Amino acid sequence: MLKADRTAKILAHVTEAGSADVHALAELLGVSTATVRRDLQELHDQGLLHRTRGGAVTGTVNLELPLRHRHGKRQAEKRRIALAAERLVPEGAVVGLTGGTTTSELARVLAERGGVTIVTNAVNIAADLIVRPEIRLVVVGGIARSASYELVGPAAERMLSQYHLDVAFIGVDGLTAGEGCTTHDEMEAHTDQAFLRSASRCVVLADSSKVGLVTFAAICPLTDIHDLVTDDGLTGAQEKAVTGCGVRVLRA
Amino acid sequence: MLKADRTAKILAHVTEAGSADVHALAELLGVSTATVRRDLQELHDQGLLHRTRGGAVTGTVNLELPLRHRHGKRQAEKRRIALAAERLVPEGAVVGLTGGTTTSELARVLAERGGVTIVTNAVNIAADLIVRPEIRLVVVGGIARSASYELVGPAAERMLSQYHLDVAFIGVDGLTAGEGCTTHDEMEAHTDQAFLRSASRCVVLADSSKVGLVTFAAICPLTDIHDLVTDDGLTGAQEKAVTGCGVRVLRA
DNA sequence: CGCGCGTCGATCGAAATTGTTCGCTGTGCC
DNA sequence: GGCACAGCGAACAATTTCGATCGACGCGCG
Repeated sequence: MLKADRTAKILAHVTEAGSADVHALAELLGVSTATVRRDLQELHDQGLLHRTRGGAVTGTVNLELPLRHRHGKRQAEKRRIALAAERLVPEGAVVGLTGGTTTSELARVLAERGGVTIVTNAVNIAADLIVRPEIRLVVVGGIARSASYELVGPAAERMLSQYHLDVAFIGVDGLTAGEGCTTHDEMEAHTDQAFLRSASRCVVLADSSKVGLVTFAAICPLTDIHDLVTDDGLTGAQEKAVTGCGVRVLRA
Repeated sequence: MLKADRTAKILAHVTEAGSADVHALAELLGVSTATVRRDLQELHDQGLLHRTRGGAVTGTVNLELPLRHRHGKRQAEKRRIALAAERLVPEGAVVGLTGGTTTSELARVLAERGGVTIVTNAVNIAADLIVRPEIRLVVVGGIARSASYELVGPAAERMLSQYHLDVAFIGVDGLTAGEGCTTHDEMEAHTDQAFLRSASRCVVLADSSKVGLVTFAAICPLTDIHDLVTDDGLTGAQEKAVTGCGVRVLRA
């Protein structure tokens, strides 16, 4: 039996019955439980079903997006950056979050703390947070970009212009003293600008590998930024260049 | 038995009877009272029921279950309804989808077909579809409702008013000839209205258990609806009442 | 033939779940 | 108030399941 056939059968079985357990599937398909587990893992990663202990349930409402970049080795650093950034958020604040792995991590940290309002254009953050009634969540609409899980475009910017954010956290792909903050996509950059315009305080989240890089689309000059939260991989020269633009640097 | 199944059964039992005691649940499910207690604790933490000494009672009058507990035996019917509804969507159409399990199923069907633009206010649908670059996805922003995974409020309605939809699919909680379409939440109903206003064609998706029910908030009279897609569980009298309002009935 | 590649089954330690037992607390009854 | 008792939470042990790793097998290719 081909692997593709098997996974298709598993999926059919799960969606039909609403759930299935590992042993029954193994027997049904004539393979070992280890194989079933691997298949379920794979289907779960693709968001096609939801894995539970002992089996799986229908994935019709699976909110866990596989963030492809999430399992990178910088994960621990991003978490530390998020924990440092969280200290910039006062109780009851309205917080803006753009898309990105680091901002997603910050969203999780804030969700555990609770007591804030989060405004975001990132679908994965929205999916993460919507199950938490203890935080207020506002999602900025727009056209979906599958590459970054973000909602962008004029609608998003119009909607953002109607809100006031106490602090906006921006994830960037590149950051230099000369070119300022840059990202890979122009629409994204434009929507990020709308976040900055609506916010009293602008904070950039970027691990140290981004510093010194210039990517395609410009978001803003460094002088528009109040704080940069990063890890401790910055060289002295890099830090000096950034602080020279009036940006406060926070090391996680 | 999977844990997810067990908690779903507990919830079903409690909401059906209004209350339940630990021993009865333990016997019914074939597990120990300790396990039932732990499950009840968990459900209570999620605010899905109210724990009492000796058992549990329904948390609120108008209980609306989170979607993750609704994957039930009606799953197959929802899928059939979705497949029937898909035939109403011409190639290249702009399709509006509100929240709900049936509309989510339709979203999956449309995603596999591709070639359409989907406008939705449901976060779970957005999360499902954003990984599919072959369809255009527009998410309507707004305030997040964790009970239904929908984005609602004035921002959502303003944004919808700027779009034109070829066909809008609405998921409802109740449908009668007298009261029209109804749902559990007023904000949701209001946002649903915005979908209807923007659409050339209005289609309601509802399995037959919804027909004849009236819930809290009115969406629209039946005369505003062009089609109803449902399963084959409708009585003749029910169908006649619906068609009498000028609604075409499609059975999956 | 040898080799790399992907897949499968088996094994083992780690983690989660469950049932049991134990005090402790709340409730009803005298 | 005191008592009996059911229900509760916590701790513990037994079982199940998971994840990672290893070796085996089939297959294509040079």
